[in-house]
Amino acid sequence: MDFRKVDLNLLVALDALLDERSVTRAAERLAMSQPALSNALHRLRGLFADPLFTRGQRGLIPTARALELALPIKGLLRGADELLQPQTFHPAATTTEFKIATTDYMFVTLLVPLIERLQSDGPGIAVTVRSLESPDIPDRLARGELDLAISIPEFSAPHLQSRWLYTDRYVGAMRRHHPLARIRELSIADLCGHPHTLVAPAGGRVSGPVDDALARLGTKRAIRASVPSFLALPYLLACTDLIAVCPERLSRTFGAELVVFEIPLNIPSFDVIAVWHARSHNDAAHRWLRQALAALSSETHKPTE
DNA sequence: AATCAGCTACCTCGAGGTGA
DNA sequence: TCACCTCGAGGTAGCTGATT
Repeated sequence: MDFRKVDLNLLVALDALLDERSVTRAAERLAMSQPALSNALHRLRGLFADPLFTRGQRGLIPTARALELALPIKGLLRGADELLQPQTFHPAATTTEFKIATTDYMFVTLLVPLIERLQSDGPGIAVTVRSLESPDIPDRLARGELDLAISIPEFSAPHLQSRWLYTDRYVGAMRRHHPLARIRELSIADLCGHPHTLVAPAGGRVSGPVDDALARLGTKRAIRASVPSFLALPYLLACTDLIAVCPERLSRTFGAELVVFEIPLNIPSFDVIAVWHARSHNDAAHRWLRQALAALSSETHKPTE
């Protein structure tokens, strides 16, 4: 079939002619002139190699071939209409996979609630989580190997789209029976007088914003354990007298074995953002995912500043 | 209802120019 | 060399008005 010869508007014209059985009325319905629709009928006759209609006393009489075409054409036009409607996404009726790169901390604060939500709202949707430490995340977003990255603004690039999700700040955490646990307001001396644990990426520097703030005050802390994952903190803190400074939102997931406290340091808060490539900016499924993450962020997080 | 003439608007295609 | 843009020629569709 040579589809170059097929004009969808011709099928619309045939549909109207079959309904109206009159060139004049069909032309009015299609907001065309009567000669133009007559011309369209001429082309339809060529396309289907059939007269399609013969003239009767009151309008047109369809041929057997025209009657045979009536139902298939209605179905075809309904399908074309659905195809041209704005794209929508129904999570409950969709089977798909979202590939998201993030850190273990943001996995706990955002993706665990997302996956929990999907159990009821999108049972056919799978989430595959990748490490954010891979160096080619922007390229993988561009190639479609990743749908989204959840990170801090410094990670974003000019050619990527981004959306703010929430702002977090640093707090301290220690076990309930820690020697400092009964002190209401810790001093710098209290903080530096006890050993710490720190989350640092493999191969990265073994210090963080806490150490930078302490250095500005002319002091420092003793780091006794450096671990590569925030997920290790609750286990480590529960069985040692180590202190950890971590994002407040993460600290809310700690159990009753740990206590969370204000730190006597002025450390800037930080933003968490979603990052994606322009190729998926208008995709309905991607839009739904970004909206869901933003909603989860605002539902469970109150900005502290 | 169908067809024709004359007109306009739009689209496709190929040629040619330009810049990285 | 390639991608992209502009321009003109030719084809097609739809219009009005007149006619069969």
